[in-house]
Amino acid sequence: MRVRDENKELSIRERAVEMLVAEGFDGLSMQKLAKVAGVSPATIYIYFKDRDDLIIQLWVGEMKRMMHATLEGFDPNMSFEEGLKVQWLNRAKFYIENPATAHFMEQIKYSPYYEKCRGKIDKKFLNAMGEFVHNAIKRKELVKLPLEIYWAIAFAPLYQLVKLHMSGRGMSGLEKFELDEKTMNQTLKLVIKALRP
Amino acid sequence: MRVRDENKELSIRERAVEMLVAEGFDGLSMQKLAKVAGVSPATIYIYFKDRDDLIIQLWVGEMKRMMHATLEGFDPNMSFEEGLKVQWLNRAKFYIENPATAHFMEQIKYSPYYEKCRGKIDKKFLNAMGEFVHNAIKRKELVKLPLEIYWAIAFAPLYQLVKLHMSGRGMSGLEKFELDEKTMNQTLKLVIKALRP
DNA sequence: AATATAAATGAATGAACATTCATTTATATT
DNA sequence: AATATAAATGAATGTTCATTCATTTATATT
Repeated sequence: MRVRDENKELSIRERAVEMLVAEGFDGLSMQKLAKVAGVSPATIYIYFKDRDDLIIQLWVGEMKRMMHATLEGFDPNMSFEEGLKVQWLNRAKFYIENPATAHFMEQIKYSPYYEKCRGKIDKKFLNAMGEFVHNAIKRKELVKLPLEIYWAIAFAPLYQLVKLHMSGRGMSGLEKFELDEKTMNQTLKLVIKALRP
Repeated sequence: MRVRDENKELSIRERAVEMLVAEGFDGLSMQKLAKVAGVSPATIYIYFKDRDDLIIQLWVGEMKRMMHATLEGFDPNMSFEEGLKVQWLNRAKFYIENPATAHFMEQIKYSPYYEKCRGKIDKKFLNAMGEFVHNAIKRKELVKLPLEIYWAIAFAPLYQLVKLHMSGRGMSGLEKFELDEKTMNQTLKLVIKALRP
């Protein structure tokens, strides 16, 4: 039997993310995608059931990449300050090196597709996170609070800065803005200050 | 001459936001919108130039509403703690009372439409914000930092909590989550702790 | 009451859409 | 070398899309 050309699926996935970021959900058409990916429209349906499935599988793949990157060198038993720093820097690095992926994942979050994606978040990741927070509270390195508040304070500011970094402009939309190491460390310090007992 | 029926434009706007939130950008069609708004497709083109213009004008209108709500009772000369609290609570209240608007505004932020919207943010609003931060730093009530970091720490966590509140579920996607007054005050306290010198 | 004007319409138009299908092609197995 | 099998395709299908247009309707002005 003829064998699958794995470059084809990869090409479809990469171009689809690019197209979604550049043109939005209403700009992603199967025929245009086929053309830029260098395949026949029908070929897309060999790898994905339909347009919805394509978008969801895209998210699953990119999410896996991001979690892998985030947990590099991380251990739930690390001290709070160390563990938070590792995750912060990993995540920031990944987002900055993969701006299209970063944008795509945020795009999905506020779309009706998210309901179909959220159930597929790797439980291992959530467990590692829960354990880390639990440990830190037990050791009195972290003020006692619900996982949601922890998450909101610890990572939401990072997303916000990455968003500004990607747009390349600051608050007023006029000056330039770049998320450099200094800005990152300055923010991380404030976040740790907020969360330490 | 015949006179415009202002209920028609309002109905179009309201239904369009609802439809965008429920079905996403690729779910908003002019013909479906006309049907649920109770007008002819051609009528939409009396009030809006085309589909793009409709979406942008929608954002302009909702943004105006949100800024008005956010600045209620606010004065740039307030003490930092007081001013931040007023804005936090106003914004949280508005988002919770207008979940569709809140969702729509985030949806736009990660879409190609945002580039066409961002230039239309009211300068008065940005100026009031800049002045408030400037005053607070001068009075030594706020640690000295760029407007971007201030914004990221001060408001990004709120957005994150509102997002969870709107989805009705917590981090793991299983338990319920509600952004109640206690949660809000607890978070606001931590934010102020991070930002005070 | 007559007129002028812009609002409002339903039907029509052509383009773009997602998806399918009959056919061809490449390769792993025999 | 022959066969079986799934990958890959281009063209075709029927649907839905944004937008326009000729016509009708309501009202402010005369």
